[in-house]
Amino acid sequence: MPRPGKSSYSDQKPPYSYISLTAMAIQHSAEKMLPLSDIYKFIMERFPYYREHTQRWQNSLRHNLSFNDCFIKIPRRPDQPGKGSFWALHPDCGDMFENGSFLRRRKRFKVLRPDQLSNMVSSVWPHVGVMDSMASMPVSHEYGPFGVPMKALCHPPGQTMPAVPVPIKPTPALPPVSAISALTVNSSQICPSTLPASSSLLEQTPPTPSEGKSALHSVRSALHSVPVHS
DNA sequence: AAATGTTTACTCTGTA
DNA sequence: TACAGAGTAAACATTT
Repeated sequence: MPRPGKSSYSDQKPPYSYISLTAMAIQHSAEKMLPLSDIYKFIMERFPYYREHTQRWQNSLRHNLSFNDCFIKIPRRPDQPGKGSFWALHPDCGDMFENGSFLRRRKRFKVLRPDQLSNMVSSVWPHVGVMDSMASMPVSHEYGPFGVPMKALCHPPGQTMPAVPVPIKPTPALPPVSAISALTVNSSQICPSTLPASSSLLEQTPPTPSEGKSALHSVRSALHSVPVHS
């Protein structure tokens, strides 16, 4: 029997659903899309809780990627060898966590037919649908993998994701609790090409809906003056 | 073979 | 109380 009230810091399950953890990882990446293995890596680096029972939670996470329409799968180009596809966020995923709780989403997405999804992806990421003819795509910092414009991969202001904790090195001695609860929102990570320098916005992990709401408000305030991308 | 992706089924919990 | 979302397990298919 586990002793009540006697849990180490790594025993504590983070107050995030798999959806928000995955969205956090994708949002934190430079190209706003990640292969499955990198999503695993992101989560394990930041949340020691997920360094154990990997088969269990990774199965759940894969289930979430396939099952939830807020994630879209972007295939690798033939000249980008590797296993699996890249995963990105549905462009409408912005205010999923509007209610301030990262454990429960506010709404589901419209279910799209395959042709609708294809149209949506090619309208948001114009180059994805024509990958076969992208061999001569000019190399530019304006573009992410597959020539997907970085601008298109950025979320408009007001569309916020959970703050991203700093990575925690897997050292034998566990870091203090403050190391993981001190969250920093780096707005340039949300949209590196256009947003201003990072600012530390959150002091604590939002463990409750009301605190989460407050944190979201802070993020929104900071992003308020950022120009809208078209 | 292992990693990745899909689907189904079930339980639990929060919300309207 | 019904419903929707989240978590988990498991079986199976596909890809590298």
